[in-house]
Amino acid sequence: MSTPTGLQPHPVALRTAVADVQPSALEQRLAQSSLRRVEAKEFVFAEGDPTTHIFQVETGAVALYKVLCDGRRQVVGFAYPGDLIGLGAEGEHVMNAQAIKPTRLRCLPVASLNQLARQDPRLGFKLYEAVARELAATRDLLLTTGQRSATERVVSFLLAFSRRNERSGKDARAFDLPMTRADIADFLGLTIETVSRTFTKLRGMGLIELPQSCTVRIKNLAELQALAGDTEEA
Amino acid sequence: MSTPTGLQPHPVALRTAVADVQPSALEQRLAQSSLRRVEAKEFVFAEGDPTTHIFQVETGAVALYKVLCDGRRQVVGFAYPGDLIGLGAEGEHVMNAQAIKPTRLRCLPVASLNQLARQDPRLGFKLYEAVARELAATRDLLLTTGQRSATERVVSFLLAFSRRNERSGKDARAFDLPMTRADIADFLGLTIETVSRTFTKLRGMGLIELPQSCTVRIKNLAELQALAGDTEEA
DNA sequence: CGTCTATTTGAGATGCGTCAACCGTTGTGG
DNA sequence: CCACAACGGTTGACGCATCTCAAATAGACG
Repeated sequence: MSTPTGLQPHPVALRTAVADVQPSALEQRLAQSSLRRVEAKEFVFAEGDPTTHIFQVETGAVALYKVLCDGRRQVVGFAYPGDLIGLGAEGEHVMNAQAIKPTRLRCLPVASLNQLARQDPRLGFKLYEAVARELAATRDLLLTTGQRSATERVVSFLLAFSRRNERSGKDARAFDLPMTRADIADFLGLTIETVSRTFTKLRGMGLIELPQSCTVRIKNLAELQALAGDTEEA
Repeated sequence: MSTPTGLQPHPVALRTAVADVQPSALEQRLAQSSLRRVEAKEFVFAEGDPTTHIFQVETGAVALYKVLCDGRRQVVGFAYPGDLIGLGAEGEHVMNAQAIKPTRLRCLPVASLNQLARQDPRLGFKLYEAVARELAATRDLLLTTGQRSATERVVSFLLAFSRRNERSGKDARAFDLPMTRADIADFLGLTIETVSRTFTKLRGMGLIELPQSCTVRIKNLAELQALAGDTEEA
């Protein structure tokens, strides 16, 4: 959402606006909600599950994806600490949410959430904003998968991750990717091999380093940004 | 949204639930709002425009798209009668909305809408649902552009249009596409030529007829559905 | 140490993009 | 009324970016 650019893999960042003084009903509800731990590869929920809860990621990371009947998979987003998942599903979940590392989640019963939303207009508006942010992120990803080349997609992905890291007060230049090459491939609409080759190519160009396969160091940010075809619009 | 399938090109269908008795604040507001007419190719709004209004399509059709600095374009959705456009943009519009045929629009000042949303919890919740629907549609499109072949994309597109037509009480088997091949191509992440060739191929297979380039007759629905790779999930 | 999974790398195939020509329709002006 | 330009659509030939298939390597774990 923030930048007019690239892909924003965080489905819902429900940070309260800085102007917020008193805790909202949602935050109160979150604070007293129950906690759940899931291991890597464990499902938070699956397509078709009744939508009894929505969740906020406390620690860890979750992949959100849809699958076609023949097994092809599209990852539509990754959820990181602070992000809400499961919003906007009426009755049944319409996708799968699978932890990609050990994860702690706050659980919110949707029934009580709906009830609260009916009473507190601020909460309804907050939900609206949260989903609107997620929509903006999904559209950016759509632009990426629909129009960009393999290199541009991978670079956009790395830059988006870097920005997210920076926003949450961490290092924009060095980070560990929690997801596998397969997750990245299914997110960007590429194959594992193409993602791997692209990483190798970027390393060969001296733009990044890969101390381990999941660790990325950005060596030349400016040139990466140039490669992203990043700046939308004229 | 409705079907768990294919792509749903309508950004926001703000139909009230059947259970709704009294007109909501939003509907009242819509009824008394001002009307605007735009010609084909005219902009409803452009990226960067201040978000002073959101719009509901009364008649006609609108293409919603983002463009990269080098001109590549991604159509993220088409808006048809009943659909709301411009939701979820804080301050400035983040995409372009361009009429693809002569169109009538209801205009809603966002200021008064936000004000209403603060008072009426039902309105906030309605906005939330509207954006959630749009999000679901965008995710389906993402699945299509990210994972499906050219033929599957075009067939998904035709089937989605057919379903929409049927839902609005029109013919599911024969319809006129309001958009150009270029619009379809930029929507599906293909080129004009590939879209055209795919139409020709489907005609050659006897699955559709094309009396004019913009008129489609579905001859063999079952086989088209089989071609779509349509049914998501196992 | 051996197994299993993730990743990398290579070689070859192909689906779609690119470039270019052509066609049909529409609108315009001489 | 016709010539012509402009535009959208179709078709063909060719190239290439990415996919597919396959094998080697590297970690992770028991």
